[in-house]
Amino acid sequence: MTTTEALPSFVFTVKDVAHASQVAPSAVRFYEEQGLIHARRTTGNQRRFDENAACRIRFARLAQRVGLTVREIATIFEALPEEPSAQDWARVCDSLVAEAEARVAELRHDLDALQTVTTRCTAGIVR
Amino acid sequence: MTTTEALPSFVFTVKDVAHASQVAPSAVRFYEEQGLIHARRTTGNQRRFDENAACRIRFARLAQRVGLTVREIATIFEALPEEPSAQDWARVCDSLVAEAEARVAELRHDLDALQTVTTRCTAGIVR
DNA sequence: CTGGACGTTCAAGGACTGTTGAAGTCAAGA
DNA sequence: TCTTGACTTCAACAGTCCTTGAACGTCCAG
Repeated sequence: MTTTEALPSFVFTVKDVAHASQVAPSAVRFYEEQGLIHARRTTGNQRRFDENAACRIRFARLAQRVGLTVREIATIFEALPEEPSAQDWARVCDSLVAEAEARVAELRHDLDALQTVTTRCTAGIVR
Repeated sequence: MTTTEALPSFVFTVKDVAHASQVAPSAVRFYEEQGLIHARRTTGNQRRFDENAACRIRFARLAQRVGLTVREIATIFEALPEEPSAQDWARVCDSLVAEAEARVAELRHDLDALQTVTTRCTAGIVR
């Protein structure tokens, strides 16, 4: 049987995470600085991440593509416990999709308004 | 009958457009610089916009909210004729919504991948 | 214990999206 | 005519999101 042992957890270097999440090492440091991911330090002051770091970064890059800022994403992550379960992640993902869909819905609504308020979008500049 | 007269068209100042599109005058100038909107000049070298300018800006701000850059938006506008009809605008709006939805779909897909590739998003850092 | 790969911090720079301020131009009314 | 307000350009700055480089410390395999 594979015993559910306590993982060493914080074992990944900046480079590991960079590689796993497809970003530059500089970006990994930047994201830590911004509070998007968290690291512990070795006695020699080097960063060590757990596997969630890469996951967060991948997630973050996706979120950025639909218009969220790093800070907004960091806020979303605050809802995650230290060792998130699959369900925790699922919830976060759902909320991101929901947010993205809300934005699209708003977009659609506003575009409609833009077209119907005044025909042919002659936006009625009042001078 | 209301005769379909040729509009003077380029009669709105930076301030008019700024007010109509809810952005700062500096932003209007910036958008012109970026090719998002076009102006003619008076003999005194002042910008004069037509009613499409405000419309484009409103549209652009919406597009930005779902992750498009000014340049991407400018590219979208290149598909518009000088005097776009309601249908021209409708097409552009549709393509924007389509683009936004595509991004959300991609987001959803990638998030799914993120969760299923490896359970609980333990992103399988390979070291 | 040493060499080389990898890590650290800090400062600077760069693309993007604007804003602000200085200095000058133009049009129109008192 | 002179003043006032709105316009012009240009340069500098700001916030976000990083990248690059210098100078220096750490880790580990041989």
